[in-house]
Amino acid sequence: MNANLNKAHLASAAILRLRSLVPLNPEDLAALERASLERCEVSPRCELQVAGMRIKEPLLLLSGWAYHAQVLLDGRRQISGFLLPGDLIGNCQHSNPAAATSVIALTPVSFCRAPMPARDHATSSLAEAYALSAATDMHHLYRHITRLGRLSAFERIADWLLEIRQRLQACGLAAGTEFPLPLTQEVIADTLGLTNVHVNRTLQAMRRDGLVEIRSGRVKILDEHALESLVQYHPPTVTL
Amino acid sequence: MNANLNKAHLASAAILRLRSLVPLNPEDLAALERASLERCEVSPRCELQVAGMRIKEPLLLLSGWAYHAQVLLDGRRQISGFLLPGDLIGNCQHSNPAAATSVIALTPVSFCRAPMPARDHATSSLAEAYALSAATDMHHLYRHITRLGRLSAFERIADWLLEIRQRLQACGLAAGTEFPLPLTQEVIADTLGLTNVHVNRTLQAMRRDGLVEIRSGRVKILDEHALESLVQYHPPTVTL
DNA sequence: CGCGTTCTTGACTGCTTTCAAAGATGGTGG
DNA sequence: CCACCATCTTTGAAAGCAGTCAAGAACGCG
Repeated sequence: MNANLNKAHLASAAILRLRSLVPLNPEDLAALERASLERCEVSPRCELQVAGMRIKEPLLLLSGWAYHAQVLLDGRRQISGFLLPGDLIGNCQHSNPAAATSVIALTPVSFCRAPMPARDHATSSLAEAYALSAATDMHHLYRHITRLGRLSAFERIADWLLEIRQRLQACGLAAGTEFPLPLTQEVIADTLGLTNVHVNRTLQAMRRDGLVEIRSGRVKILDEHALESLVQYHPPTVTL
Repeated sequence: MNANLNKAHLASAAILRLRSLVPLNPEDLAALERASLERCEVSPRCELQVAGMRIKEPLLLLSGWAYHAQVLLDGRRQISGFLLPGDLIGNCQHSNPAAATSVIALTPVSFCRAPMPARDHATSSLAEAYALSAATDMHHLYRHITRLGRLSAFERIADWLLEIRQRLQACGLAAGTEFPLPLTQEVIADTLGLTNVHVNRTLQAMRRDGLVEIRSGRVKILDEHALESLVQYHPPTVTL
């Protein structure tokens, strides 16, 4: 009993994040709690999803960080996004296509099977949450493409830090302007299409400019406004 | 009647592409033919979807090229992908989230409403096709991220040309090694995170090397093998 | 305390951008 | 049919951002 309560507590970040997408009705909340009791715990470097393999069933990340990665023959690696508590792994509209990327645990990770929404989609808040999660994943992918294609190293890091912070806030893991960032500079480099050396130098520049504090896995945003002003998306212009 | 036959013919590329994803049963084929009769024709630069606006219903591209774009405040533009006949616009698992990108016609484009799959998803080949279309869209996005983050200009263009060619083949618009490419070098640049000047120089290098022929909107792949060998994704290594 | 990983620094190289201007191309109207 | 214009492509020279290579410092863990 005590163990179960503890486990439920560990799932709270994931549930918090899903609830930030859409209010969940009591049945769906209960289904989530139930599913989270049958969790898997894995260590860093464990491959939760293998690129090219068929996706069996969607998983729900309960705690820890993971990332999407593609690796080229010569060893170059691209990390295309991170998975945080409440994110879904292999959340495709059933069918079972081959996974485009590998999903790899970055920290100790716990996950469970994502509970299936009720047959009647209309009344399932869970189906809605999954759909919205997929939609926000798409937003992040598009934003990442713009980041890689059109932003300077400085801008990339700034924009990316803000995205990570916003996502951590959604699952209650960011306290104000401060949040954990359990990544090496090499991982950041492989995410942002840079080298670890250049990430290091750019981070130093950001520190010098008084924009952020970064040390040993923690980040503190000092000048939020300056960071945001570095990258702003154009308000859509109706042309039709 | 003749007009309808002609219209049906124009939809063939889109239908061909959808059938390449999954065999379509007769009812779904009929639904597609029917939907394609009520088409819209728009000119280049027309905005089919506006970033930030809510998506109403999915559309099906019947003919022409369009692209996903994000524009920054200072005018920098990132094209995150192209839409070809048979591609869906706003193909999210219902709900109506805000569009992450604008979708803009590049050539004269015709599209129609994407017919809704039958309620009973299990027997609907259309639902399967849409799901697979969404999955391949995801693949393309991930591949594009890797392209932008980790490939050189030369490799980016090579890899991207091969992707475009493969997609055009799926809708019957590529004849062997040759296919249309109705894009300016500036559009290619905004797609691949380069400048138009550098795209121009890199294309010249590819011509010099005897890899491709590119002129006035047409491409001919001369040395397919060499292009493919430039970029190869790592076969997944099972680590679990 | 020792070792491996990660971070930091320096010097040098080079891919890509920038800026500018000269050709080529294609469509339009006279 | 050709002149004209806008758009697109091509070219050159110079500057800069980011990469590469290498080595030393700091950190964290057992």
